[in-house]
Amino acid sequence: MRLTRYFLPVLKETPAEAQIVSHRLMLRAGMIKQQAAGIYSWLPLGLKVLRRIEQIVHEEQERAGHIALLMPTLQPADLWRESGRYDDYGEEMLRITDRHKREMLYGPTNEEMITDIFRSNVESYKQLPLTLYHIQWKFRDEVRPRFGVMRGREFLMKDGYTFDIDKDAALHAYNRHMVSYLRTYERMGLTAIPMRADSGPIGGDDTHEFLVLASTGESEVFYDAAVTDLHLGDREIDYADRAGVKAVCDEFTTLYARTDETHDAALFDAIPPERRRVGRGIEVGQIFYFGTKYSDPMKANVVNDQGARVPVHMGSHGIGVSRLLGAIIEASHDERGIIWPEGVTPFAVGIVNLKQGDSATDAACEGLYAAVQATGLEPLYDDRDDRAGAKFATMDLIGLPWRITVGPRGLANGVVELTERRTGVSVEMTAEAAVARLVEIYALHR
RNA sequence: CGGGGCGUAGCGCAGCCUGGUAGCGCGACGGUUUUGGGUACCGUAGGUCGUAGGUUCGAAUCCUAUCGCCCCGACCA
Repeated sequence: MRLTRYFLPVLKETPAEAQIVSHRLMLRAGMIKQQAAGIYSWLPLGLKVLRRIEQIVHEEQERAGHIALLMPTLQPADLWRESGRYDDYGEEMLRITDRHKREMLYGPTNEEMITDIFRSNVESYKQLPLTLYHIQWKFRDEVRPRFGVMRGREFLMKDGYTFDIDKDAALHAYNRHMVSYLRTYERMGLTAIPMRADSGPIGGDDTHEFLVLASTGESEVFYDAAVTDLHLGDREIDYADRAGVKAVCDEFTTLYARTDETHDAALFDAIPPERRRVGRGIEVGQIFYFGTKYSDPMKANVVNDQGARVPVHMGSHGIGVSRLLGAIIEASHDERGIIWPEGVTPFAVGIVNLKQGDSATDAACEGLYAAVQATGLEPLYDDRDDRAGAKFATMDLIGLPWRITVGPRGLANGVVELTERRTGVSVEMTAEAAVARLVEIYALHR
């Protein structure tokens, strides 16, 4: 993409309403525009990152054997009356009446609807296990939306639902989700720690939240410092291997890590003092096993191998997709702007032309632009007729992890400059070498 | 929902107390200049001062109502 052809309304000054750094940077980088309290338009740069995150979520869900579908944002109230939640959910549910006076609602979650889909189509244990998920906009009429996309009223969420014949099988689905989520967050450059949590209005006994450590997080967290050293890395996971998957879960959940909801001071005090940590975290996902809480009242039964009709065991699993943008920025930025991890960056590399209009420099940039595109990576070429300082400031603000700087001074020696956003370290090399280096770097993030 | 604050140009703000027909910086646009970290200068465009009533000869300014937004708390992916 050429910057002169793009729509990137960056702001030099910080809008007054933004308090936390991710919100400020998303506004300044031209990623979002607020339309009402907790409701945002996604401008091109923001949408690109949102799509990157969605893509990673989809890939990891498919890898774990989960199947995508898409449910509507609007749902009939009657479905929610069956589970009893139409009354229980309260003011957070946005209720709508259509022209025929039918009661509808903008879905805050989809347990009822997925259970309806399941009971209409699945009759036998032989069709289990089954995991269906979608990535769809949700609406929760928060009393006090704030912090940009971190606590919006409209938000994009991946929610998945598991159907199993018994508790053992359902717990394997739970564990499978935990591992797939760990992989998902790692690909986004995040360390998200699974913490034992409270179930809230979804209901259920077994539940973990995934928290990204950040001082601006809304949850207080207590943990053993050693958990931050745990990483999946590139190890092979066989999602069908119950014992293997459980072993990974045990590895990540044995050390103490809890939110204030479930904090146990006695257990915390048992941690060696030098490893005790109290901090704040951003919740970016939660997994639940809730048994037959919905299948019972909604009569989602299957025939088991004894010929008996039994309610299916369910779980639900969510990732806050739009919130993740805020979480990633909170975890990865500096005083100049965002620093995107390679896994989610909107463009692979920024090309800065230091002397727009100079024929040799322009030609070198054009050649580089084409060469990067030919590798399948997407460059953002700053071809504006502007000062170097302005171009660097824009690149730093929007946070592309790599930048290639092209100017007459370097070209005289046959080199361009490859700069890493995170460290600021620049290395001079030929244009060909810079492209080759980028290919190498991004090969690690596929 | 309790408490607090704010709505004036695209963004950041001043003017309001003490009524007299709106201003600054940044940005945008046109030029000149400059060219390896937000350059400098000249010029141009852009605002029924959130909205509705009221008081007044006259309201951004005073009064009333209303809408919206932000912050703290309680609540929450």
